[in-house]
This record gives sequence, C-alpha cells and structure tokens, in this order.
Amino acid sequence: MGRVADRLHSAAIHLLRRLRVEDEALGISAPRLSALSVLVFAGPKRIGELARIEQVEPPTMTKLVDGLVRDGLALREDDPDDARAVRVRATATGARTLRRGRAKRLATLRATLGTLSPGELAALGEGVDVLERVLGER
Amino acid sequence: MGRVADRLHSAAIHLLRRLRVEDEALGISAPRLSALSVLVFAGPKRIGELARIEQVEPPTMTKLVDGLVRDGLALREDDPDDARAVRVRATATGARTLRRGRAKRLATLRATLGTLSPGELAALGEGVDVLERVLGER
DNA sequence: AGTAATTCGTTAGGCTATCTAAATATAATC
DNA sequence: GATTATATTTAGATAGCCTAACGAATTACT
Repeated sequence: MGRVADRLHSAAIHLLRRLRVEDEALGISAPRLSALSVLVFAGPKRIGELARIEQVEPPTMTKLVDGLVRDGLALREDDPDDARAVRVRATATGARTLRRGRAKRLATLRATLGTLSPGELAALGEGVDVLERVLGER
Repeated sequence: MGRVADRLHSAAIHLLRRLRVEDEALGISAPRLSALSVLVFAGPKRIGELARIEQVEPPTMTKLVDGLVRDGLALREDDPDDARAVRVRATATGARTLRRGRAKRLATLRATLGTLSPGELAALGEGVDVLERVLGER
C-alpha cells in the first residue's frame, strides 16, 4: 500500500513535467494557471486568500499574481474595505486564456487517452475524486 | 470529460506542493528522490539514460545528480565502455534514504488517507495505474 | 589512417517557483 | 495615542527547468 504513495508521487512529477510543455505553448505556467482558475471560477480574491487556497506563502502568490498582471490575465484593485489589502481579479483575457487552455488540455487528453477504454477513463476520474477529497482536507 | 484533465492538473500541483514539504524534512526534493529511486531499483545508469527515464534534458539531470552526489546519495563512476560517459550509482546511504522516505510517505499516507474507505483507496490506486500507463507511452 | 559527423556530459545564462526574514502601510485595540 | 496585529511587498537564497555552446571521445566514411 506504500506503493500507492510512491507511484502517486512519481506519476504526479511526470504528469506535471508533461503538462508544463503544453502550457508553455499557451504561454502560462501551471501554478499561474491554477491561480487564474480560482479567480475565474470563484471570483476576485485577496492575495492572502489566494495564497491559502493555493497552499503557498503570500510572497509566492505576490509573484504569481505579478506574472498574471504582467501578461494581462488579471489585475490588482484596491480593496474597498481594507486599504492594506489588494483584490485580484481575472480580466476578460484571463478568462479567455483559461478557456483556451482547457480546450487545449482537453484535446491533448483526448489524444493521449484515446487508447484508454471508457472504464479506464472512469477509473482515472474516480482516482482524481479521491485525491481531491484528500487534498482538500487541510 | 475535460473536467478530468483540469482536475487532474490541479490535483497534481497541489499534491506535489504538499509532498514537497515532507520530503524537505527528509532533506531531498521530489525530482532528486525520483531519480534516486530509479538508481536504487534499476541499478546504475548513465546521465543521458536517467534523463530520458525522468523525462528531463541532460543538463537538468547533471544538476540533479550533482545534488545527489553532494549529499552522498549517489556517485559518478567512469563508464568502462565509453570514456565520454558517466555511470551514476546509488550509494548505500542513498538506498537507505530512499527506504526511509518511503516509510515516511507511507506513514503520512496512512495518516492522511486514514479517513478513506478501502474502496476509495483502491479507486485511487487504480487511477494511478491508469495514469502510469498513459504517461509511460511516450 | 584521417577527416567528418555524431554523441555524451558539462558549463553558462536565463526564467520561474518557492521559501524565510525584514520592511511598509494600515487597522484594531487598549 | 501608543502598541500590537494584519496584509502585502521587497530582498535574498535555493532549486528545477530550459536552450545554446563547447570539449572530449566515438563512430562512420573514405
């Protein structure tokens, strides 16, 4: 059963190395894409909030947001309730880029997983379900 | 179904961020651990071979091996058949460290996955199976 | 044998991600 | 109003990853 841990670890590394290549073609790294996805689906967030959601320290999120802003995918706004804070919001371009990235990954997934049976794909989906549940519990 | 791709991507990012913390406590990063694991289980390998297996470019593997060597987990040897080449071999310390890391991850997995039912664990395992199969096909 | 092409590994340089510690600005509390 | 707490940024470090360029050794072709 320790095998599951080892294999999961290794598979995650290899998966990300693989996806990184694709996302580069899209012009956005995985961590930025992940943060952008939160902004698009859950709406504007403060830096600290985003950092917590993405499980990184605030300075790391500052940098990630810098990148998104530089690329025009998100923007910083003053928080109306707290002058120390910053609200980060996805731009229309950001939302569009996310959709495009999703379409791209979907296409790649179709190509890559084309050989898998529906049953295997379902198994993968269920594995992801479990993983999400486990990771969600801080 | 594109959901599977998105969620898998995101889950992989979060998983690695989580595991990184633990492996740091062990004193070895995920990419190094992954390479070390190959050396321990598959025996000595050349730099280029290791790079191919780990799906990184040779200069990256040079650096990863530098780290392993610096920490005494592996060593470089002259290749007897080809004077250009280098063989990398795990040291006894390397093998021990790998075992210790595995034990540690297993313990964490037990703690983290303690709430999962055997069925969920099995689902996770099967998801990993599928993932490995897909990633294995270059 | 001798030259040309290829292969192996490293070095150099650049970008991103990540951390901790310290600085800055604002808010909240007593 | 002075102190303490909170939100973000800046500074500085390490690591992982890449491409380009290079020296050394091997292989291939005359």
